[in-house]
Amino acid sequence: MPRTSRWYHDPVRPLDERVVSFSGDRPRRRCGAMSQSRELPKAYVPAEFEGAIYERWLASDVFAPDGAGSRADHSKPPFIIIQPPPNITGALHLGHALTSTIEDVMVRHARMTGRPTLWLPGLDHASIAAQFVLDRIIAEEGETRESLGRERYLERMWRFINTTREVMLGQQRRIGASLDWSRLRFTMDEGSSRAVREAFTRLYREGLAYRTEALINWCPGCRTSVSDLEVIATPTTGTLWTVRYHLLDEAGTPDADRWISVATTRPETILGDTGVAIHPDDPRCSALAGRRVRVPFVDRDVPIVADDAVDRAFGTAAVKVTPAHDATDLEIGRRHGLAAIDVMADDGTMNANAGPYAGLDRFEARRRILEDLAARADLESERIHELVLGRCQRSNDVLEPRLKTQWFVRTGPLAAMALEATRSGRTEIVPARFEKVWEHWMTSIHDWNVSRQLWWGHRIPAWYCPDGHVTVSADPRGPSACEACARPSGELTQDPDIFDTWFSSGLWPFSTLGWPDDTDDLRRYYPGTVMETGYDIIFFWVARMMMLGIHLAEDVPFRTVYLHGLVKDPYGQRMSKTKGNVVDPLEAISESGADALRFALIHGTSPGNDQKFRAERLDDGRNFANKLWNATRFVLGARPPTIAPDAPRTSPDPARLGPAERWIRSRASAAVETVDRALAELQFAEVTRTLYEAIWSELCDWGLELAKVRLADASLPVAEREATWWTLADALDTYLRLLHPVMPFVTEELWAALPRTASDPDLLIVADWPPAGERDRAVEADLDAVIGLVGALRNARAEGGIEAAAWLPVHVAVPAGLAPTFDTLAPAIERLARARPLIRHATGDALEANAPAGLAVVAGELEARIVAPVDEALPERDRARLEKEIAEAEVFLAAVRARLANESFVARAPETIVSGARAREAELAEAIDRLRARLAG
RNA sequence: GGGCGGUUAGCUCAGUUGGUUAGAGCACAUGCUUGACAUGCAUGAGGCCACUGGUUCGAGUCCAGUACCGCCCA
Repeated sequence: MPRTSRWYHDPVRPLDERVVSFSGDRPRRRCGAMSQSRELPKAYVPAEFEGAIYERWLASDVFAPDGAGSRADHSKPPFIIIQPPPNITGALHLGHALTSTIEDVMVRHARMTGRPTLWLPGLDHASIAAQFVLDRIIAEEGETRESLGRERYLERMWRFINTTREVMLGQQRRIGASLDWSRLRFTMDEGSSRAVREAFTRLYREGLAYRTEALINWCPGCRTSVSDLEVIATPTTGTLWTVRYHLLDEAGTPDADRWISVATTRPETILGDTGVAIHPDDPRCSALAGRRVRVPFVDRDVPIVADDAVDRAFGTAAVKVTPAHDATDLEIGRRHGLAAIDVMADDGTMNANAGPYAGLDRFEARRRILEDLAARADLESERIHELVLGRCQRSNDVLEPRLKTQWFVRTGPLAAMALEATRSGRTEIVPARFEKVWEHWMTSIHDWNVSRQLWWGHRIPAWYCPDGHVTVSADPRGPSACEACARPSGELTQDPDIFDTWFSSGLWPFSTLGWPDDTDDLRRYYPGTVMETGYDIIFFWVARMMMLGIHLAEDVPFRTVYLHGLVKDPYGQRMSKTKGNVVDPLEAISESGADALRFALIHGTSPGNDQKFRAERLDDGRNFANKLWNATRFVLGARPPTIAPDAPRTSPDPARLGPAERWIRSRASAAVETVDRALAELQFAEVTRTLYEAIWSELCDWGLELAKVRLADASLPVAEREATWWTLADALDTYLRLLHPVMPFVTEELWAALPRTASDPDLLIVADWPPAGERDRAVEADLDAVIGLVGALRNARAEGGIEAAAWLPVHVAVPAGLAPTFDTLAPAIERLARARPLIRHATGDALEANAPAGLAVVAGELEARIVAPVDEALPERDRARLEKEIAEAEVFLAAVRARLANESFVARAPETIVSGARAREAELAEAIDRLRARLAG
């Protein structure tokens, strides 16, 4: 396997400089994976370690499925994502950051499960976009494409992309993308070029690529044709002019008094008119069809034809026919044998066919023609007219439909195969609703114009001999002779055009793996597993890859198409440089850390839906990382001295676990289950939600707090304290593994500080994904009760206005079933509820009889009383709180009773629901009784 | 014109196959330098689930329609 990146075509930079290295922050200290006892700094400062972590991953060669540090199990199915290559001249924006992060989450998860995992990075040459950028740059140097010439222009382009490339790659490293840099590809690599030549040659031989004269979308600004997809339909308020075409008499002289009026929005195309059409059902038809009219200014005599393509509701119900500049007109022209006359030059000026207007810009020509028509009284009227203009996606110029001889790919058979693949489920689109969009597009697709009159890209491998024969050859040296007439290569000229960028993109899933050669990589890693991209480019990327992949590589290019939404600004606007509302990912990383950015992006994403992104979201991620950081710091600091700092991690002895420990373990198992399911369903936000809740609200808020007491309790056997500590270390270990795909840096850094087992690797990135452990429902229920009790006690204190620091005696009535748990956790409950002493009673009556007056507390089955100091305000506040609680409970009780009073409900609802309602009724009634009793007492 | 999505707390969003009292983060209020964390802790307030009708014992959830917002295609 070659382990260097391939930039064979790069004439400027020698290969040895192309080694990938992290260009972000230099490590300030060694990453501490080896020193388990070292202390973590108090605060989470991601800039301190993110760079060093990435360097370690690189140095350990863990990104590649066959890297030295890979722990892939090659008996498992591989997981493959071929990165949709970003434009090499662009800067990465939040959309790219989202793409990279989502893909990295999938890839890191797959890698941890032991699957051979390939995430192949690439960059796209983006011909038209790159030329657009470079043209502006050289313009500032006083140069143009033409002044430089093709050769020097391309050299300039290579120099230019050598700078932008590093920026692009560096940004992906900063965000933590675990791409296999050893397989980095560029669409202008020799490998890709060869694939393009080979693919085109095959398509040509099979009749799926053909050259013909057809109407194409011409951009005068970019001076190239563009595909239908690059046409932006732009609703515009324009003008509809009505123009008189004078009828010719028998002698062939225009009659000054007899004319036919036609409506047009593009008067400059008058010069290319070769006919006038009316509908066959038009009453004028019998009188006019077959007559001839004179086209103004060019003095061309053209026929009036009857054609049912004419829209009788539009304008004057008669249309001028300009076959070279309009799709409908071309069809009419073909039906009636009308000539097609191109009146425009490539730069948007009028050509020699435009007669007196030759050389003028198209819009200037329009203005002059209107003036001249008015002057000769042939401009009958003008009115405001709403129309849809096709504009160039790149330059925003108004596009001109023009007749050109160009290369096309026949999409019909290819689209049919692509459709079959999604219909049969060989490729699944997520979310499924995009299948409709896909179907619609694939069924209404036109042949694909692949010729571009640009320089930066793959030259079309077609040669023409002086007799006009075409020879297509995949040989980089070109054909040796004309295929038809055997003229030697010296007499052949190559097509000057290049391919649409998306042609090489369409081959990307397999050209990157060595196609057309039968390479190991191609056999192993085709088809890919997931294609992950924004829904806005489903047609550009997904469609082309599917069509070409199925046909040329003989299988779908990927099993799943995952489409994410757009990252928009806080007002729901698309981010764009001109609007000035972009969030720069690198700035975000510098301020909050790559993990915070990743967390924010993942937290806000759901399949196919846009997200509004505001910078404050980054705080959530950073705070969460800080929480995790400090939780780890606590655990490290709380290690019982009987456990050696470098002791290998062991699972705690189950016999030594208390309810809190069993609860922590059970909740960690629950998290594994949920995260597994979320990842399987590609619900990435669910992963962050689950872990945020599990780590913050469960482990930190309760698990660590409960454990603190036990760890500090010198009266307990050492083995129990050790078991508690190992429970925490174990849980943290699990959570770090689960969180690693989303927040790889901080988890890697923290994991390095925690104890590992003998079979664990040095790096979390290649550690095993945690298996889901056992759930303990009984202990989860018990802890819910305890947590509920502490919450109720705290609430009563706060509402009762008790000083926060005060320790007060608390009496609790605990049902027998819960008593053992309660007793074990009593020291922790004391601390968390500031209850001292904490006295347990067997029943509510015992509590009633023995506890002094105070604040009454009811928490589910548990009943308690806080013995508060006598204060005149206290009883009143307590009474208000109890009354409020009673009122709330009564609302719920009434609702439950109403439901149970409904005979249909009892008869028809499932038994579990009905019995649940009955239990609920009893519970509420009892709680209200207790509360009432407290109120009375 | 056709298609798709959205509408749930002030803001950003969750809400599994319909089933107890609709949740979270941020923001807000009150109180806390409690030996991991003030990038924090505790407690609280805040909701006609856009609207109308239907199906059902039961609808934020399913169906039909309406309104508004957004996107795609022509």
